[in-house]
Amino acid sequence: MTAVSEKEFTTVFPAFKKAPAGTVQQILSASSRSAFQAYSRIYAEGDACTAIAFVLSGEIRVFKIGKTGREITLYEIGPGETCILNASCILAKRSYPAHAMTIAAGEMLLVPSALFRRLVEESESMRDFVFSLLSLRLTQVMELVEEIAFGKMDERLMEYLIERSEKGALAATHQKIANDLGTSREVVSRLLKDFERQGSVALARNEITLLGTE
Amino acid sequence: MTAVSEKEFTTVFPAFKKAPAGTVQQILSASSRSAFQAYSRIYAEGDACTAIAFVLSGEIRVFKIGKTGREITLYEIGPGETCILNASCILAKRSYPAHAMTIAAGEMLLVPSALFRRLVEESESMRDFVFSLLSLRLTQVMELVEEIAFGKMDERLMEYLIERSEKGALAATHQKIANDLGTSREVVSRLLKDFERQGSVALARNEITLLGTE
DNA sequence: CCTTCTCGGTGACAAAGTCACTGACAGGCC
DNA sequence: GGCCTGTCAGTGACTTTGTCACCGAGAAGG
Repeated sequence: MTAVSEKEFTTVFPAFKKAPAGTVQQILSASSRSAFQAYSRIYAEGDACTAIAFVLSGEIRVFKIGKTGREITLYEIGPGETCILNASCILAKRSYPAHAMTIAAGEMLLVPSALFRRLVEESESMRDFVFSLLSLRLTQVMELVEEIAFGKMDERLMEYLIERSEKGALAATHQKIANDLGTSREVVSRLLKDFERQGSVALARNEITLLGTE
Repeated sequence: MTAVSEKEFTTVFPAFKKAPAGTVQQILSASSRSAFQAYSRIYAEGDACTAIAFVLSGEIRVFKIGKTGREITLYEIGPGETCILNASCILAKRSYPAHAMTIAAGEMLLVPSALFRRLVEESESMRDFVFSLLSLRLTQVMELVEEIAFGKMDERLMEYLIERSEKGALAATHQKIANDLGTSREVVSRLLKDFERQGSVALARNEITLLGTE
């Protein structure tokens, strides 16, 4: 496992390009690079936070689980972002208020809490970075509230399909889609079947194809 | 309109008790005290932010409105808190992502954006205050997502009644309750009527009385 | 006493979530 | 090949929640 170079770091986290050289060096020398597989658990609700993760590659999904076992995705963390909830619970001394799992393999840089706290105090780049990400998440989660509270499931599903599809196709089980949208598999299956009957999608096991609106 | 004294400020915002004297003085001398009535509009979705409000007394409700006119309360801001979304849009240069209105008359201290930005850089007290509030809101809104996505309306309503009631009674129209919970008046009316039939509440115009579970 | 407005109640229907069960199919194994 | 097993998807029946349309009770003001 090679160390992370300054160049690599600032490429993924451009907010630190303008930071004094010492700042990035401090981060890199005190932190460890860590690889993760897809579909592994990162945090469960209530966990304490001892380090903060800066994602270099891969993807992490932050979600809630209800008593009935249903899930809903709050947001996803990609390269160039941190698990800001980590930051939040480090700085405000709370425990982790959700679950997090990886959905695509990758690597992250684990920055110890103590160093992170100090950098937020000393480095303007770090402060700006953390504030704007925290603020982005708050806005995103507020928009999610709006969608769940007022949106209709068929519209939310269609938007989801369009966003997630590549070249008009999407490989996913109905259960995974339901977990992202916060509904049940049956509802997703029924709505997709309706879409199919209307001729807007084609369905196969583990695969949904969008048929441009004709 | 008298100026806000240092003592008054640190009583309402204890986080600044440990701050160097200059910090609080800077805030007070550059800011203006402003009174507000109950039920007046503060921000609409998309507004730009030019100052940040530190609430001295009264209460502000932050909410979203759906296309159908339904509303849902995201959280409420009381004395000793700021409209952190202000902070968020000042620091991250976004526009305001929700609506805000007052629900109880009171006063606030309007701190100009430029000063606020500078204080976040220079003052540890201010930074801690803002971080912990931002983090609190994110956690609250995430819990709201969980409730809406997985909770049942009757349970949410009963919790709401218990939380908001004073001495077992609550003065509110069904419409207001619906606006807080993100549902429609009819649903609230129906569920309250069910509660009444079960003997757990008594209903009158503009008044709901809880009848301890006997 | 009458008008007007707000508040709440209700029935009928639509949308979404739950439960229980079925069938279809892929992959491994004999 | 045929068989077994586990995952995935489809469906009917029912409950809960949201929507629409409409009514009636009661407060407030002339």
